[in-house]
Amino acid sequence: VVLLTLLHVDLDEFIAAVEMRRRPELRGRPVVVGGNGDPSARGVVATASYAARRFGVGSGMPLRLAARKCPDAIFLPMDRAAYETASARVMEALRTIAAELEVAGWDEAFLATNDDPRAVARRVQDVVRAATGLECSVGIGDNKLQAKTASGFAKPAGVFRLSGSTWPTEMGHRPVDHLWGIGRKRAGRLAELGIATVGDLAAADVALLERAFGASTGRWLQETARGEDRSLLRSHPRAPRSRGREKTFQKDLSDRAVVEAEIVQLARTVAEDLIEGAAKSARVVVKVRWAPFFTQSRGVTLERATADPDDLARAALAAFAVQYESRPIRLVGVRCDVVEWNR
DNA sequence: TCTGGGGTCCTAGGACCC
DNA sequence: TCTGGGGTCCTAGGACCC
Repeated sequence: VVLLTLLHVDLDEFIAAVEMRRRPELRGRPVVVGGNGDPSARGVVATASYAARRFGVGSGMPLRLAARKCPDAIFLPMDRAAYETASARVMEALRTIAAELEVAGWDEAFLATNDDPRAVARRVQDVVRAATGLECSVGIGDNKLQAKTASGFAKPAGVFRLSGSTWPTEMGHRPVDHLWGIGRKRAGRLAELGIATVGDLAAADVALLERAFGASTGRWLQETARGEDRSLLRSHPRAPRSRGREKTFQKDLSDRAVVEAEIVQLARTVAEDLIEGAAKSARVVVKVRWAPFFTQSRGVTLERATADPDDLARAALAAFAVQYESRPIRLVGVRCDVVEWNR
């Protein structure tokens, strides 16, 4: 029996690091990347450099708020192409160490090893640094959950190991929202049940959790709190389940025709994405976010799967029409379920 | 809240069927 | 009309992640 150990590789301040790599004069300075780079526009922080984080700036924060917390920060627009290129180089470097690699985002990957995991982790850091000039942190665990959690403790540029035996001491006293998959809402509901820490959740009555969260999620919450995770490394990229585009307007729109023109544009772009992947869709869902911030969605099901831009645009307009009201609109989105995916 | 854009998975409730 | 019970499918929305 070969017992594999899992490693989770997480690039440090990835997007900000890519920007600082091409503009070395920004090193050590507060750098905030997000939106179109205008801190007075609608948008949120994608990544803040460590220097910016010391001012309380973090991912997901509105750019306007980030600018207030750190007026001297350098604000930069998102440059997806640059991050995709850098990410591809990182993954390529990781594949020289482990053929079986699960890419979990631009800046994350899981790999398995039966060698000494700490030695492999150091090698990962050396290889990534040599290939890209970027730093990463590596978490080691008996499963993906433990490895992923451990990489958070490894930052910056470190290595940290969790196991079934150290999990309770390392995690038991922490608030439940430190667990992967528990955000503000679930933490709030758990608090109502008197469950505040990971240890509380690990020891909770599972029937109570199942009643409050549903059978599947309830059980999963408890397993997660106990550091248990049977999910496998997924080294083959999965075909996308859906493709979509959405757009937040810099100013709320009240003119129906203008909104419809935006929807047609989004639907046509989604159609291009589908065609590029040799995919088709038979369901088109239009999301509308009404001012100030109420989100709604309605879909239409097509008789046949298609990637035809005109058909998808027409379907999107129909899905918009059934929910249209004469009120200001902040965002519209078009998403297509993928029913076929060739190649 | 000043709250992006790309996704995934899960749940609740209604429709429908036997 | 005083209106069963269980299964499945579909849709909308919730919650979360990077």
